[in-house]
Amino acid sequence: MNDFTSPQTFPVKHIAESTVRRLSLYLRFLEEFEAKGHETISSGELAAFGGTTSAQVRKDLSFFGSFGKRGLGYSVKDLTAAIREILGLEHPWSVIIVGAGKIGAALAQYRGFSSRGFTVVGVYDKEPARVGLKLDGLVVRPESELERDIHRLKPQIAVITVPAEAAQALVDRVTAAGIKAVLNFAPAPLTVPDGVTLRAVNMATELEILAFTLTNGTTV
Amino acid sequence: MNDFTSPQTFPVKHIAESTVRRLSLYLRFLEEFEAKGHETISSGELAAFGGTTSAQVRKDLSFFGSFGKRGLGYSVKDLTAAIREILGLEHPWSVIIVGAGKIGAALAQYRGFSSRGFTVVGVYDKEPARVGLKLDGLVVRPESELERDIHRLKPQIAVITVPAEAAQALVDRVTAAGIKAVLNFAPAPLTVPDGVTLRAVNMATELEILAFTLTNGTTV
DNA sequence: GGGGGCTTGTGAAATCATTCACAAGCTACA
DNA sequence: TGTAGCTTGTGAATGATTTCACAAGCCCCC
Repeated sequence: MNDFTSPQTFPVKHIAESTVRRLSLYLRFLEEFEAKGHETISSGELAAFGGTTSAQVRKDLSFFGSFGKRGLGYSVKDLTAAIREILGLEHPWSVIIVGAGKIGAALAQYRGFSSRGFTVVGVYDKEPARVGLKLDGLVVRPESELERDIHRLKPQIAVITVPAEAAQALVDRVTAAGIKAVLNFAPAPLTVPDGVTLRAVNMATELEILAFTLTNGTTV
Repeated sequence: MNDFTSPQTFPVKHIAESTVRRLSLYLRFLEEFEAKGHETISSGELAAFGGTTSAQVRKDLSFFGSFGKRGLGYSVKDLTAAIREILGLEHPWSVIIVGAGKIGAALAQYRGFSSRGFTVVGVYDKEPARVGLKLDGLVVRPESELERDIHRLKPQIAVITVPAEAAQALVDRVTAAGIKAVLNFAPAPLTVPDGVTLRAVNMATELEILAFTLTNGTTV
């Protein structure tokens, strides 16, 4: 029972990361579906896109409420709104990128972020040669300004794209200054204080999982 | 019992992706450990690095054999070699990058790949303006050469970094030409023929998982 | 208004992954 | 040679996630 008349909170015990990851996927498909002008979608259709099963889709959603109509499926518009709210995308997030090397610069200019409500409010580098570079309207700023800017702009998320050996020190600085979530692209294990969320993306690991699968048959 | 005297095959039923991902991490820590001159390492030390437990480390390894000495731990050198062999890193892999935009160019120049046995043998783009660009010794080639080059150079892995709407057509082309594994950076769901492995990396999803955690408390 | 054909939402069952707990085995040293 | 102190390797237990299966509910049409 869910009438969408008021902002809801989703009283959550513990949600598996796999569920959250799939919700993010569903959201992407829903947006495509909406662009095509479809009004409703069934769990089976959503599952077909995402390579999962209709039961999985329904179970994922059931942790947060019931959003469909039996016999009919889901309103594309309403389900989109519901998932956006579940994921916390109803208000925009501010992101800083620490490290203006190849990856940092690529991310700073990546359209996929801004289109989903993540606004890059600062890009930082230690190298004087990179400070002042223009990346898509943003100017690379010196790392020494990090603390001041975090206090001023209050970004919630920091993306770390510096070399492995510099990563921990910078994470310490940005979390001390108030950053609450870190997305780490540096190939180094990082630790963060309690209350700060950390995720890591490691390109080499992704290729190594492919290598394992190629080597050991289709057994992942 | 495992004497490393002959190339082994690891007679594997089904290994969880989480296990393979951790093995890749362990490998990174082992290399650091080796660089520091340590000769042996215990499952507990390895676990401390990776934010897991000693039992998990031992269980992960136990799927492939026994590599340690009771009472002593693991020889850093031998375990490194064993994991490299498990992951299939004992011989080099050839990679092509399809799409020489920001992300593609960044990946083409990323040191982390070559240092782990992944050699980028070609970068491709459709845009005449990008064809001919030099990326770290590689010259961007026209997409029309894809099939010819795949037949000639026999790369096993393709990294897809083109816009979402172009991705499926290119995956169809490279898999038809013989590519056996695809790493997809395009924010689009792709399908591949049987026998081809597909993995996806989606930056927006990673940020959305962070947003969920920030919104819903520390419940992932 | 009633029946047929769908599709959701959800407990229960099955599968999969992690953690526990301990015997077995190694080294060091008396 | 025997004992103490570690650490591995691994079945068994626990915990988490996915799949199953079906009652409940909705729409359409007769």
